[in-house]
Amino acid sequence: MTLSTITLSKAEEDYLKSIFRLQQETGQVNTNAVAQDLKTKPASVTDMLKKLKAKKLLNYEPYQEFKLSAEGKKTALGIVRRHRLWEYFLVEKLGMGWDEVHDIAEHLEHVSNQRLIEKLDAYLGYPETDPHGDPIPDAQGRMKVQPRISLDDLPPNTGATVCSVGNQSSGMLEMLSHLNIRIGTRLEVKRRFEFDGSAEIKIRNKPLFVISRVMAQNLFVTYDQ
Amino acid sequence: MTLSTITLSKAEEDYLKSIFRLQQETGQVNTNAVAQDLKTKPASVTDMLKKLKAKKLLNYEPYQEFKLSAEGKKTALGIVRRHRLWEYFLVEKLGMGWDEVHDIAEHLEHVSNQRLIEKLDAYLGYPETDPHGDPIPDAQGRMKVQPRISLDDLPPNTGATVCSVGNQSSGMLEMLSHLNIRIGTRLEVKRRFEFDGSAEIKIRNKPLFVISRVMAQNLFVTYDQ
DNA sequence: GTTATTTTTTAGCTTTGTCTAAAATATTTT
DNA sequence: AAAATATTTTAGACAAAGCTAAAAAATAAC
Repeated sequence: MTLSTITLSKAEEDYLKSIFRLQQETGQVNTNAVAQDLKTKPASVTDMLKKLKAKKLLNYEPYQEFKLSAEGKKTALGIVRRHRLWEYFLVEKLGMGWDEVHDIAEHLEHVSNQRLIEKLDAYLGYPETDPHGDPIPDAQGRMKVQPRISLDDLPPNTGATVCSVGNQSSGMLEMLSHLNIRIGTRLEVKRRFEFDGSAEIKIRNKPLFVISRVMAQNLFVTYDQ
Repeated sequence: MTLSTITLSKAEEDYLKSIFRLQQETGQVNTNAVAQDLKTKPASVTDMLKKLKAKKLLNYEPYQEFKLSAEGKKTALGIVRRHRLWEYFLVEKLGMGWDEVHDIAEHLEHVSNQRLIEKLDAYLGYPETDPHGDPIPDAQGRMKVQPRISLDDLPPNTGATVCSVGNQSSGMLEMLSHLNIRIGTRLEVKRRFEFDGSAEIKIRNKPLFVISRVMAQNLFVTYDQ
């Protein structure tokens, strides 16, 4: 077990986090994807890839796709943990809105004091997911990955529970609150319209209503039971 | 009223804070003092002085002592405000110790989101002082400066209340807690020993006890009434 | 009122992280 | 399989913030 706790710069942490997220979707990651994600240039990414490789956080060979080493993944999970704990704090304790907490957490996540994060976690009551429904890794870097599916892919007449939202903009927040949908809401798709992919949704004790395909694509659910 | 909200680097903020603190003691500040305070070299300080002058945060002319401009002072007070609010949070909400919160707040203070700080302030109940008894500037940058005196300078048999502590080390914390002294404790000096400057202290309903001169120099009080 | 000492600044170099432009390598197309 | 296209890397520059060593200015000492 490597408790080396080497200090990483903000930039290094941002790259780790980006690569981690991208590789969760696609297994392997390439230079361009990272550059796009971090709004920087491929040349800058290459430089950083070499640094991360030198620090044994990344498995990388020139001109090939890459992924984090075990050590790098663990470090990235630590950053994700800090980010999501702070988001939880900002929403649940300070009463801030979904749309504004991400950018702030983006800064707070780089304050990496072990004791602080443990105390914060305890103070928050060891939450399992952040306000958007994304799982919070525990102190050992273990993260529950519940199998989730986009509402756009949910078969009709199948009970499901909203577990997370993809788009975290204020527009999305506003709309969800208007529709009375939040993390944990149980619903099912009653029918789907060929024309534009809209879905008709049923929530218990509520009248039927329709949401757009874009909306459905950004709502993730788990099957009930 | 300048609401320009130019973004400052961590380094710039650290310099502002240092100069602010130093000038509170001596009115004007010189290059060496800042270098010593920030554990850096005078040449580096000179570079930064020029940057701060260019940003109109500092009144500075080569080879002369300097001080913050009105704008610079206001900015510095904002940083102090953030630092002390976070310290309050860490101690009062997360239950951390005096000795460990300063370094953490040193990082958190650089997360400068207006809304965040207002929400945090409200959440904490608009505290007036941090855990060490130092006043917290309000949102307008106003800071109460109560006239305080070192316990070493307090005349004997004069009622006084502990309002802040100079040294914030864990040793100091441990000792204060052992002696049952905290911010707000009322006491008086019964006598002072010529030999080593020790002072004999009386707290109501407690037996007399002696503290060292070093201790007394790091305890600040306000006169009662 | 020179000389000596201290303080401050300048000049030039280093590191981190970014960029642009050009070269090298991969991949696709035909 | 050769040409065209896309991706990635290298090379060289730049800005921020630091450093060392040397020069300049201010202060102190005689």
